[in-house]
Amino acid sequence: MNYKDTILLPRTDFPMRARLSEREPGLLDFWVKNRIYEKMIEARRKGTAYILHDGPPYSNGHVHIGTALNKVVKDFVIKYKSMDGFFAPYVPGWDNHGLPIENNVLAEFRKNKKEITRQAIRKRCREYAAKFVDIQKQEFVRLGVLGEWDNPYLTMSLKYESEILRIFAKLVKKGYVYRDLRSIYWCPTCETALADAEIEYHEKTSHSIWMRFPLADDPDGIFPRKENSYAMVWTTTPWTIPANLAVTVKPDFEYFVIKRGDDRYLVAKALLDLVVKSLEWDEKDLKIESRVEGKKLEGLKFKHPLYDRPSPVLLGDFVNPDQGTGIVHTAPGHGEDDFLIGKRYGLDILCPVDEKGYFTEEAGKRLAGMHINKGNQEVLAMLEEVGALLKHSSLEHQYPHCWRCHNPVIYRATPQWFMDIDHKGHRQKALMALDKVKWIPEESYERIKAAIENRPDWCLSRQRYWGVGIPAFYCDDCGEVILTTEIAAKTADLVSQHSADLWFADDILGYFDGIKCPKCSGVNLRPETDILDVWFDSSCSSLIVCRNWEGLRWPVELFLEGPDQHRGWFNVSLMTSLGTEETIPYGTVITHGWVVDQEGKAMHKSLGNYVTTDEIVNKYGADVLRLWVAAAEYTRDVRVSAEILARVIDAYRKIRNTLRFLLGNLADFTEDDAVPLEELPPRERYVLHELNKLVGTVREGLTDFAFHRSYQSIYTFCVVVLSSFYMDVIKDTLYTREKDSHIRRSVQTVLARVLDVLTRLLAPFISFTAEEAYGANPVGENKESVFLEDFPHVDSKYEDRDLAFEFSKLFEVRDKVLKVLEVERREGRLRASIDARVVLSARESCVRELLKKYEGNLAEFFIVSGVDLVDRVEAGESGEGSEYSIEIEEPRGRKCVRCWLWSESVGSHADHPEICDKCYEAITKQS
RNA sequence: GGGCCUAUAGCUCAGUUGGUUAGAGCGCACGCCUGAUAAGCGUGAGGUCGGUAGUUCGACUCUACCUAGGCCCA
Repeated sequence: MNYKDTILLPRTDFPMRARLSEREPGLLDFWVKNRIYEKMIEARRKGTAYILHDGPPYSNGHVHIGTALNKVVKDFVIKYKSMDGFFAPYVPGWDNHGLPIENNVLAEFRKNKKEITRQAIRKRCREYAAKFVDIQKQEFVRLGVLGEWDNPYLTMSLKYESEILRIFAKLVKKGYVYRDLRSIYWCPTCETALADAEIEYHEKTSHSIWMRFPLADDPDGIFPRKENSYAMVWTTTPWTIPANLAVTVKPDFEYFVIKRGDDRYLVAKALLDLVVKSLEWDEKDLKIESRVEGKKLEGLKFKHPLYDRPSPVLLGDFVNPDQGTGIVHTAPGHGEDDFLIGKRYGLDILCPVDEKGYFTEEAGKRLAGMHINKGNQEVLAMLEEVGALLKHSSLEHQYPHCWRCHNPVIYRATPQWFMDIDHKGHRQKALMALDKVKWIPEESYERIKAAIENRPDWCLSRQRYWGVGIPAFYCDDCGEVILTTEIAAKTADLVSQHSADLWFADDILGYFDGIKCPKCSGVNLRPETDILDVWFDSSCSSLIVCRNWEGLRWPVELFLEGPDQHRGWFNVSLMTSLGTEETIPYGTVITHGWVVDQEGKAMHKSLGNYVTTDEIVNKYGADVLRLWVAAAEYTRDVRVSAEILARVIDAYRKIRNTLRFLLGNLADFTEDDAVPLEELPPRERYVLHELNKLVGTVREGLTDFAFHRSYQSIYTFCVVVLSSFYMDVIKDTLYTREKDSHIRRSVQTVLARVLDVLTRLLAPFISFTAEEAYGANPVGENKESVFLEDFPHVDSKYEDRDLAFEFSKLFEVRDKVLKVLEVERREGRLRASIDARVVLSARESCVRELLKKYEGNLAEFFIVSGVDLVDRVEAGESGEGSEYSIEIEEPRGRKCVRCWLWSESVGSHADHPEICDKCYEAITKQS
């Protein structure tokens, strides 16, 4: 007889090899066709609401791995919360307006030599944004992220655009919005003002020039005489010299008048050494004639080196003690500090540079019409000609650049719209609000605090095409600027019908019937062409989306984004929400880290350390990417590399095979076969105890949003409790025992529960695989999807600490036995452990009693063919010897050809002389 | 340059209020099994806890500085 045919081997359609990239799309279809997201949410409609508001990614380009990480973590939250009974709808969104899209569209227009008009550009931007919304949507869906993909929010939708204006109107009404000349970052390439958030710092080589400003007026007689007396001034931006209106000294610095030949120079004491070194002067040629405190220099006047106008001395604390001369060239039109101090002293805000970076007539005939880059050289030549240039070299330093075109930016004074951050104590209110929010990780609090403490007034205007127009008018008759709540509200109404494009229509005034200038009653009004900063768009998202989408509400439970959002979305959302509603938009804010390479370095295309989402998903599958996210401590920077992914894939295979083993061994099991908990043997109850403990650990991790702790514990459970112990030890029972025997059904009862719980625990993480396993589960009645199941709960009925303690002791013995078996194997006396008999004794009496108690189960526990408990350790008791005596002997009886275990019963059955009692019973009952 | 943060075996992570020889799993090496088989099991080797100095009877844990990296700001 071929006994092999009577062995009950695992049977399942759940394949060992996942081929995820081929399998996952089928599961996606299943989720979409059967509206699993909707059903998942609907099933918990009566549950406590838990709203995660999605921060909108920018609708340009493909999904970056950092964005993938962001969406996957969000998906963990949504799925876990939903399965745990919360009403947690997820409405994804996109940020559509803004410079990157506009720049790409402009490039397209230029390439095709198409006429650039506001309306044409906007139309194309709209199409462009829509296209990438679709692309990214598919990419997000492909990751297994469930959400309202058919009903997302788009900042360019008519509804959204009009709501932006309503919120803006509210800020206007509350007095937050003002218009002022302001020295701000300006990108001459993109021809726009830039917000702080649009600046990035790179190394740049700049000029480093030392020059002298002649003395003009010296009321206090600081210099002994007027002739050949100068202020020593240093700068890195020669092109700003034409805009110079003053020099600034630090009031608490000490200044020297030094003499060199016939010339006298004013210079700060602290920087004298640097000056001497930089100018390669010989100290022997220098004489310090007098010293004076900085604050006494006020009233002193120098002369502009190029033009016939004064450059008075101002007092300012921003003077750098490490660089320059302690006397700072001050051009109010070209620097923030310069602008502020100029305002304080009532200076003009001179800005002789136009929006493209060319000098205007104000810079004088020689420079007018010249680009500032060329102007740098020209100014140097001019300084040289008048003998004002002392030294010219270059300097490597961090310099602000445009985040889009990556060119250096300049400071330029232009009229802009602002939100007054200190209006009615707004900043203080914001800082106080931070205490009411739960920040994860905690350091996040410090970051946002610093960001809000230091943020300047919010520059809301942009001189661009693609965005929501600022609903203001200018009176061409009297120059009045007209911005009212009524106009803004009326514009919002119009935009909700026609889109924000309407504002830029030629006949826009026609929509404002009979509008007149409130000051001069003139009717020659001109609409503002500036658009709102796109950060303003996204700052409104929680207000707009959560108050308008069915099922959502505002404020929300959770925001979850990358660390750059401390100065970005977390920040601006708070500004807008607090400004309009006096309410904090979020209850908890989670910040995840940046995705970096194996060395922890930022990924750059040029470094070749770039890993794309696409690559991971297509090569290994979305579940591998999800598992990578699950394994990471994502509040820190998250590393990704080929090796890291290889480890993740290993882990995935292990989990998958564990599921497969469980599924395969439940093929002949039904709920009716289940054995009640009280009847289960100790080993089975122990595994259920461990499983129950696992549920608790996983839940703890999820409660803290520490998904990696949840995942690591699930994985370790699969490896330690299941694969290397339980599943290994029960194989004989599963395969060779009589199908319906109590012990086999007991084991299957445990396997069924393990599979059920494991599948649900895994569902938020490896959703595809969990769903697949759930569908392949042969036991009981399945729901349509694992996401309609509850997340497992801890159940004290499974808890048995005494039993767990006993098993921890038994495992100690097991480890010792396995070591001895390994020695036998090394020595060549043994190959398979089932061909061994263990002769065992323990020194401690309590262990001896424990072994006695489990005597009948030990052979199976060690996977050997017999265990004899003996009293042999007395001899060792006196010495330092081990706690156990373990010897390996040949098993008694003969090897059963069916189960391969040795037994003295082999040969006792005449009709089946080669098999043991157990197998005899199995085949006679089974057939 | 400033703020906040990170640094534990090749990898991903644990290390409770400072307290004995720093843990887990994976990977790796070696071996076993061939009835989970492009699977499974076992044994073993891997760490000056980024570095230096200090506080302490005692430091992975506290302090300072340094190095590398990240985000932000100038």
